[in-house]
Amino acid sequence: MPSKPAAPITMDAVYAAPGYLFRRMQQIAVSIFMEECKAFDLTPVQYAALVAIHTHPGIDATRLSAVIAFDRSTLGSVIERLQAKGYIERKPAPEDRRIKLLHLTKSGAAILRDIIPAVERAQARMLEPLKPADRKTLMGLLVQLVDLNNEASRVPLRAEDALEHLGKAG
Amino acid sequence: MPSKPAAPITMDAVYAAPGYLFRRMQQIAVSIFMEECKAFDLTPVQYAALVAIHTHPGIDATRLSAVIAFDRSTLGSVIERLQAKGYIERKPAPEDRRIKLLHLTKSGAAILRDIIPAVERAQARMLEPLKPADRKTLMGLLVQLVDLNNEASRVPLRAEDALEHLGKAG
DNA sequence: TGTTGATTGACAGTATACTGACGATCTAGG
DNA sequence: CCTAGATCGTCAGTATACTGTCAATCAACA
Repeated sequence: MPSKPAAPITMDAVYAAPGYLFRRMQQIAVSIFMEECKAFDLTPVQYAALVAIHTHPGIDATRLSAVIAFDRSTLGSVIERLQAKGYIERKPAPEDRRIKLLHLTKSGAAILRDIIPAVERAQARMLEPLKPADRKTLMGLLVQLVDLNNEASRVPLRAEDALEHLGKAG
Repeated sequence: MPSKPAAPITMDAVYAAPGYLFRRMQQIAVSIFMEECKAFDLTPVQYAALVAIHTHPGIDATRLSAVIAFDRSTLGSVIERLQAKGYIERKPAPEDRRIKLLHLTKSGAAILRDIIPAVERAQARMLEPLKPADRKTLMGLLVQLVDLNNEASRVPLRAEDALEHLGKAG
């Protein structure tokens, strides 16, 4: 079979490209999140970090980055901002002077509890234009795709491994 | 009906949230794009801008931002970098001294032609883990969702309107 | 014609993201 | 004990993104 002839260069090809659609959908998702949560002054990234610290109290920054699949470099400034807002604390670990353990403050636990309804509204709004059955289909396929492509990103998600340092049954 | 009891705060709720999945998939998509295209030193955004300038020669920056749904502020630096690499030219418009018209250089047209196979490989790799039928389903739903949520982002896509200034039939 | 209002490109400020590197520190092996 | 390698937080550099603002310019209307 001869090689395919080169397709003409059109914007429609861009609009239909997976990469373009993922970028666009991410922009929209962030925009909706910020709108629903503007009373709390928390970004999606900061929210995810708070949830992870709540779920894994005493986690260190490197393991946190694995749990939420954020870059270690990026996470540094996210943690700084959360600390500046008084939502988390960093304490040096006595048994390893390299790491700092992360904990929610009372203020952090409170805002996390209070923001949840707004976050749920935001998540619902992102999918609202689709029929309920289509929402399930889309989410199912996305979960699959993200999982199967996990290793393709710089910081693959390591949800389970990250717990080992806490001495829980691994 | 009484209000639903508050769900426990878990990472699984984050992992299943649309916003989280869109962010994750975007990270993965950019990573795959950069890997396939690293010989060309072009980002996904820069690639989309080149395609749009190729498709709409003589477009100005504001209209370009509408055609690819990028923020006007962000686009300024993207254009600067493309110009610094010698891929585009900016010429002042004689009939409106506010705007600068964008054109591909020969070098820009050449790299656009050459990079396309790599871009297509990247787009294919993003969906590769899914079965062919599921790829179509996912893309179909995403196209719908992005279109129906178009107004939710700061810079809604205006593919058609943006052509009017060129004197083509609107 | 003269002023109001809109548009354009640009800028400052903030927040993700990634690459690559660094010193401090810990761990393992000899 | 002591060094080689790994890991931790951090930093510099680059690139998207968004908010808000500004001067220059244009368009439309009184």
